[in-house]
Amino acid sequence: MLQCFNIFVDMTRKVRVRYAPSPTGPQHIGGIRTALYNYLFAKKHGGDFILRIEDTDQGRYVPGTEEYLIDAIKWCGFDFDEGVHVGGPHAPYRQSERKAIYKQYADQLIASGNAYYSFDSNEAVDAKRKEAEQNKKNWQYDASTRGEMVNSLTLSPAEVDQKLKEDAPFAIRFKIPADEEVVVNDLIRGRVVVHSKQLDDKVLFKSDGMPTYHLANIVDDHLMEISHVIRGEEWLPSAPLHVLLYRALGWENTMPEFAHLPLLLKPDGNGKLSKRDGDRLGFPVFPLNWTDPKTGEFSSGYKEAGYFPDAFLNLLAFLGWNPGTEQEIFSMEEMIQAFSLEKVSKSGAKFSLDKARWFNQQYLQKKSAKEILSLVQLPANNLSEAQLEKVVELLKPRCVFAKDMISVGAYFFAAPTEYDAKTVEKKWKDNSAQIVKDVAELFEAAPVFKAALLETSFKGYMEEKQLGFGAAMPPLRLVLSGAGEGPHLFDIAEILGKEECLKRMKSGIENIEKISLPKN
RNA sequence: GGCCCGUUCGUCUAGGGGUUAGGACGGCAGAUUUUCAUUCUGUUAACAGGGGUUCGAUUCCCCUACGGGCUACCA
Repeated sequence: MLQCFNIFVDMTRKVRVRYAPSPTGPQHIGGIRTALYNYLFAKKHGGDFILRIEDTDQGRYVPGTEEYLIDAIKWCGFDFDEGVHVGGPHAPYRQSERKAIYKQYADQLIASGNAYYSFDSNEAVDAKRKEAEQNKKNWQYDASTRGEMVNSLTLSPAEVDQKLKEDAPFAIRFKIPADEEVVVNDLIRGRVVVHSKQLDDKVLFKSDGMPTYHLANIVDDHLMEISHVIRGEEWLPSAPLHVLLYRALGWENTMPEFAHLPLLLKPDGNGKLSKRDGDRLGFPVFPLNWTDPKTGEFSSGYKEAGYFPDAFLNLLAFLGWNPGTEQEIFSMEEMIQAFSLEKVSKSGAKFSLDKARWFNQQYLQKKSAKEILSLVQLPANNLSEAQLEKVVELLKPRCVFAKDMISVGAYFFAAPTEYDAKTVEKKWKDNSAQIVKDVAELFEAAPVFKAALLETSFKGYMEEKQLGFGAAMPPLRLVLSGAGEGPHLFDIAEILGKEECLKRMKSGIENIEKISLPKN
């Protein structure tokens, strides 16, 4: 592998990249990552980021997926400069709406001898393949076999004219050069060489009047002045074909540079992550919730799972890219600055749920209470805004997602109805009720209901009664929160307020004595 | 099967002819804490194998193995 190819990025040309999904289903996180890398690359170089919808296969169209993708990208916090939803100088950006454009280029290729009409039925081609299979051989429509098929290379010009006049169904195939080394310079992988013998005469134009991906892709990238094609590794095998197409169309000088990204792999078994993996893997595979319009099957998304968009983006970016420093938390701006294709790794990455949660937790810790309150609806009960902010500060270090606060801090929002059984069993002693009663009196007498003050008077009481924290605190915590663990107890007490504390102390004693009775 | 791409701790990765092979997540242990969490400290664990090239290879080359992708008138 020649590493020198990694370094060269032609900066004399305006950087224009595209994300070109096919609306055959919701884009999973792998697709979002591809879009993100395209975006980062574009913005790093002051370029444009374009959305083009590759809907040349009408049979696989799934309604709603185009909107889904745009929503997902927007949720992530970025957007396209040109595309189906925002327009642009190269509109339309949907290939089905560009249908009229492609035929002329197919014709041009025929005229220049780089393509030909194929009149073979699917059945005829399949038969050839099956026959070869039985002999344990490969068959492909190529230089070695096209002579035995029904096409404009084997038919006389008159016969071809006749067929076309009769409206006989035809496809247009690319005529791959018979004997040539085709070189693809990949920005991530270096120089990749494939012999043209390995390539088949791909259909460029289908009998339904639509181009195939290969033709439409090259034509649109050329017309839209795309400078870099950054896409998944699954396209690497067809990259030589694309290089040949650029050349045959006479566009070799403005051919985009290629970068083939490593794939996102299934964390269990093997294989690339698929949109069919849905929720099977124990983590969301999609950015947003998705319900399949045909099957009704539901798949969960990162957004609804509680991930922050910036955390999601950060963790996604690190699946296959690393700036080479020890910094791991990156804002979008920082990512744009730090991004480079040379730092994209070559091997596939498996998703780690633990790491994903860690990223979100890090972002949660960095957010202010105000911001968190604007993102999550807490059951405020009768807590004031200021009190809620305190609650959030206390709960934050104990949570991964903002919404965790609702369950983790449930006792802030309602008096406990249950008391942690283990703690009751281990910590509720014969003198516990008395301690709670004593402290209730202390609380009652407190001139101002502040954590520091309450703690001071509590410590005085402990000293007087010769009690340790370990004996005195758990019963108090139990009656106030029902839990065996949590934030500093007097902070909780302050937020709850005198009235509420006294109420909970009273009912707590009754309730706990009831359940711990059998033991005594 | 054919072609192409890949292979550093369990995972994400840094590194690169001479390093104690670095970091992060996770795990484990400890410190702090009334408790839990946070935080901090320590610790665990990796260059797929075999040949070259070289004074010296984890790093460069080849082979093998393994993994992955592609192999449609899908994208």
